[in-house]
Amino acid sequence: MVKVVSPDDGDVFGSLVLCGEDCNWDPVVFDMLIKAYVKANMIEQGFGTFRRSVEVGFVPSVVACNCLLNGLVKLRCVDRCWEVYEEMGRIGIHPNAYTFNMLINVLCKDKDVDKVNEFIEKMEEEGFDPDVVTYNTLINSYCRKGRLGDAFYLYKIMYRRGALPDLFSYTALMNGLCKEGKVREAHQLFHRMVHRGLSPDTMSYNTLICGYCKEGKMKESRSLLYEMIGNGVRPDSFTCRVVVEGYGNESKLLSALNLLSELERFEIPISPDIYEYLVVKLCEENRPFAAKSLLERISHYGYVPDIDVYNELILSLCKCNYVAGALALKAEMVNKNIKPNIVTYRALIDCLCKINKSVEGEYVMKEMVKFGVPPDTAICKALINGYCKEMDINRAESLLGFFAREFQIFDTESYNALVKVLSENADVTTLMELQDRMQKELELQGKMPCVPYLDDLGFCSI
DNA sequence: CTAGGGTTAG
Repeated sequence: MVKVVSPDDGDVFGSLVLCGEDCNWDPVVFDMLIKAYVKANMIEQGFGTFRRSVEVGFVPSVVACNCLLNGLVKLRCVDRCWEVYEEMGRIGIHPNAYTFNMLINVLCKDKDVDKVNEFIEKMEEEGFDPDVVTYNTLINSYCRKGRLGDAFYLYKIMYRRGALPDLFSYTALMNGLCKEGKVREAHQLFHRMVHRGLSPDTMSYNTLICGYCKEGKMKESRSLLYEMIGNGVRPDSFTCRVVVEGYGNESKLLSALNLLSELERFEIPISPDIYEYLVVKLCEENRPFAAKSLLERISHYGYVPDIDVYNELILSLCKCNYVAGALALKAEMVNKNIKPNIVTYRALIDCLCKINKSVEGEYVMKEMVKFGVPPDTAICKALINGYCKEMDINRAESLLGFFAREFQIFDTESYNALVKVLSENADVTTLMELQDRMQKELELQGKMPCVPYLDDLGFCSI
């Protein structure tokens, strides 16, 4: 398509007016300009063109006004919609059914139902009957507000008014029913719709499938999905997501994976988001290896996990104490130029310390420092507790000093853990010497000395 | 002789 306008254009309107002095032109160009601006998402310029056309004395067509309205609605500029509508009245442009339907849609998004009905009365006075779009807009609005009774009332009078319900009408009503947990009734309505000769499309299938999924009725969802494929209606990304998440909520991840393989056999494209959802979900359900193999499978399609997905995997591997796999993934991240963050390192260090590999934990901590990610209190706790558990009191003490000096981390809990191990394995003198050394460390940092730690341990009676 | 175009959904 040829680009008619772009954001760095100058004064197109002005140029057109100047042009008009030299050659034969039709003011229809202003209509086209308005439409071009709306299409290019330059609504301000579209609005400006509308204004200036009116000033110059040219009356834009109703279709141009509708274009502008449509653009304004999409950007939720409600007030400006009414400005356009008033201006139309002032200069004698007659609104048509499109205009009214768009404005009714604007009113429906508000809470005030009376306003809508008033407006419709006015519209009828001007000689326009509500058409199928009008009814659908109203039905949809009632359904969204949970007013199913009103919605079905309109559905019934549509026949009498000669506006036959279409796919939009049925889909809106089914959606309303599903929201109230009445998915069986929605399905009956679906049957009635088919019986009346309408062919369900992706949207109507999706609505029903979504309703079943929300209620955890995955068998029904699945058979509808097959039904839709059988009828030549292609599932889209919404269908896939809704069904996979439906299985996910029921913790039936294997079923979800099987279904996706089936869909792939039908050459239905699966969005990476859906696979990513499953990878994360498998991690959450403590199945990091399944998650990892899924990740490898989709990597062949060019999917590249981001740091959050990597962290989920690493967290899950660590939670199951598969620290070697977690470290390997961290290395993979670094290779792919994805910088591990505090979450990554916290998980790894925590896990290493838990399985009595605190020396390795400290090594990882040094690496994060080298990469410019400062450790936090949780990492301090993990390492000190780890060393204490492994009875490596000297390393614990020197690390405590390191965290204080380099990162201003003064963690009472870690200190107490150290004191506790010492109290169980050394004499009071050694303990007092430790406290002296730590107090000096704190004074060096300009911190007040300090907290009767020994109290906590029942040594206080000294 | 005529030019181009607008509305509702999960």
